[in-house]
Amino acid sequence: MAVFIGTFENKVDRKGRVSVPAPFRASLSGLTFQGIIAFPARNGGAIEACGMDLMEQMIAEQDQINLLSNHTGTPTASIFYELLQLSFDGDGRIILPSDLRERAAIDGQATFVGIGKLFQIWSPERLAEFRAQQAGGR
Amino acid sequence: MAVFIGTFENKVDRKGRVSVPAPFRASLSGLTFQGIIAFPARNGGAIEACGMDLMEQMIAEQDQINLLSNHTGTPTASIFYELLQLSFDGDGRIILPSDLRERAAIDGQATFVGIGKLFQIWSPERLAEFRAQQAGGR
DNA sequence: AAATATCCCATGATATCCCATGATATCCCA
DNA sequence: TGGGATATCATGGGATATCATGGGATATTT
Repeated sequence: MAVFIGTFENKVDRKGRVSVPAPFRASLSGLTFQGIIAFPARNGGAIEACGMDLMEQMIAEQDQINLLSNHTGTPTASIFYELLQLSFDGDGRIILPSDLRERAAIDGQATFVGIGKLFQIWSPERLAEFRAQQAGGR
Repeated sequence: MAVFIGTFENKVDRKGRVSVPAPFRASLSGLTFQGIIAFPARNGGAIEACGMDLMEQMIAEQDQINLLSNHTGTPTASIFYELLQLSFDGDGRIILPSDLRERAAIDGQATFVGIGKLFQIWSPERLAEFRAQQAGGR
């Protein structure tokens, strides 16, 4: 399982590209899909992301799909409606779609924070606010 | 197993053609049948679809006994009556039959949503309603 | 013959690929 | 341990390929 640790601030260029930090890419290097799965963070205005390995695990745990026996319930996880599959280019960059950037208020710079099985992508300002708030509430 | 992730909105032209998103086609590229199996979604007014690989798996897991015993109390395989095999044209498009389009209220635009082993095809408006309802009911 | 489906090609927008650059980190050897 | 050589990394930009889309021409069906 890919593990992400550390904080890195990278630039978002005018094509919307950002380099995924090399240590994160190294964690993902064994996977067949070279890229990340991104989605709006569950709390706070960041983007969260993981590798295909974690996603495949979630899909495997998805309710057994058997159309032939049961036609009623699909308690499909609502997270699926927000997922984005972002491939690395030859230089380890991804393109952050503009809507995701807007939601996360990312413009110019993006801060990657590893949080174990996932990592987050923040606007540096928002991350600072979030951290200040965290510290105050402690 | 083909996996579908991400949301894509494409246009339905006046011939009823829609491009299946390239990432979805890539997931299906290894299969002998180049196209999708579509059927009315089990919940809500969308279309659901998958690749032939999942369909074959579901058929393999079908309860043998049901086939051999009587036809009376088995609503199991009723989905078979609704399955549609839709081939890609040379440019990766499918034709959505008009009755399926009507049932899903798709007209002009179609939103593809990957939900792991399957994907859904929505009228953008209906999807928005569905999502709002999901969010509100939480 | 009419309606429909299939095939083929054109087009603009966008993403991808490829290469160049400078900065930093790492390595290697005296 | 110092300090130059080398590799890695983030970044920028131009060239190329891919994708979604439209429409005409041909085939198929009834």
